[in-house]
Amino acid sequence: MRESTGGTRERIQAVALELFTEQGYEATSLREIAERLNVTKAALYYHFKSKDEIVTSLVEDRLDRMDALIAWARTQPAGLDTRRAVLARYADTMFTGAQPSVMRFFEQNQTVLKSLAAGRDIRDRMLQLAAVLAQGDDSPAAQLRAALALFAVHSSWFAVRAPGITDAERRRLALEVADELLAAIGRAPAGDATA
Amino acid sequence: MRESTGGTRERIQAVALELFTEQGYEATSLREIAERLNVTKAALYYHFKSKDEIVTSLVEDRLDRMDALIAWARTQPAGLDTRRAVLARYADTMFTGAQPSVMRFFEQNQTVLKSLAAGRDIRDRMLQLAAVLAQGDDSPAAQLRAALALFAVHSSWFAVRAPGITDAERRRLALEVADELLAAIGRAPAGDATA
DNA sequence: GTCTATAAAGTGATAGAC
DNA sequence: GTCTATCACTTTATAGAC
Repeated sequence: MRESTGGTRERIQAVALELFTEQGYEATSLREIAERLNVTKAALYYHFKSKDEIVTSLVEDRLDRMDALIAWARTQPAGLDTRRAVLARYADTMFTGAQPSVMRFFEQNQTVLKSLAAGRDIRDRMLQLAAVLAQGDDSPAAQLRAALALFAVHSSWFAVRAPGITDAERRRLALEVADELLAAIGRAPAGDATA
Repeated sequence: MRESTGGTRERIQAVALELFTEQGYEATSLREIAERLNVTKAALYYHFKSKDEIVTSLVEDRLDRMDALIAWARTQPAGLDTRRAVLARYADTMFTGAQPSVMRFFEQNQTVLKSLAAGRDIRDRMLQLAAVLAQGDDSPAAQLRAALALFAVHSSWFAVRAPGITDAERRRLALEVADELLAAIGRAPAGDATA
């Protein structure tokens, strides 16, 4: 169902994703996307009925994967083993196909998370994931550690500068560092708890 | 030198910072800023010669503080105590006056870090700070931990949802969680190192 | 499925009056 | 120090030919 026209729709998605990430969603015009593809703006409107529908189309896959992961996580018992498994699976989806590009787009366009429905959907799933990771410990420290663990997976893409490092090594590195954070969830904090 | 006109310049800065953070830099027009202040666009151009000069003016203070911190850090011996002290001082500047608002603006407008000179300056200082935090350990894991420690300070502003939590408590929480990351820098990683 | 042409509105920025 | 008026340009989006 996706190859009927020679893949023009997919080429639009690829170019849009790249430009949105590099320059920002608002700063990228449809004219610019069309020029890169050597088509006119009107051709874009045949494939997508608006600019933000391009984003919506980009997000569908990712949303399904996150929903599946959240649903699975909720069937598991709360505990360190589950937290580890959830984050490992999250890292798997983040290092698969076009997924990392889509998430990098959102990292670079945080305001889109508020202004577009597709952005709000992704934001909602990230919050649910963080909540599931902190399951059984509702302290502020646990919330922070859960958020940082997720961020470890994301930031391994850009925070680590090592020549010739592979995706698999980035993934393992992120999980290794995140593991210390996950292990600390559920333990009593050193000082007096805030909540 | 900043109060000659009744503070119109400062009011512009405050409104611009708020709108840029909420909606994004590109998505916020000068008309919108002017309307909120009940002045015309032309009045804005009396105080700032362009849109991005508003951002530049916002950033000056922050840049000075970061430069001072980086310079100080470089006079200190590499080690855990220094890492702790650097991050604690960083947190101090982040919880002072308008600083957190300025950094929230950049978090929400990552693409500005690439497109505007002021953004590139801030980005550069963040990278220098991360490097200084990882001093003495150039492993990929150390880079990731240093980045996460800085992010812990930033994210304590939005990742932690606790009713009535104070700034001082957020600061302490961030440093507590970050401390585990800083302590792990300089230690040999569990698996084989990538670099 | 892609084109030309254009509408309708908004944008950053400037000139010059007061 | 703020105004009115305007310039030159870009934007998203649509109508209709091919």
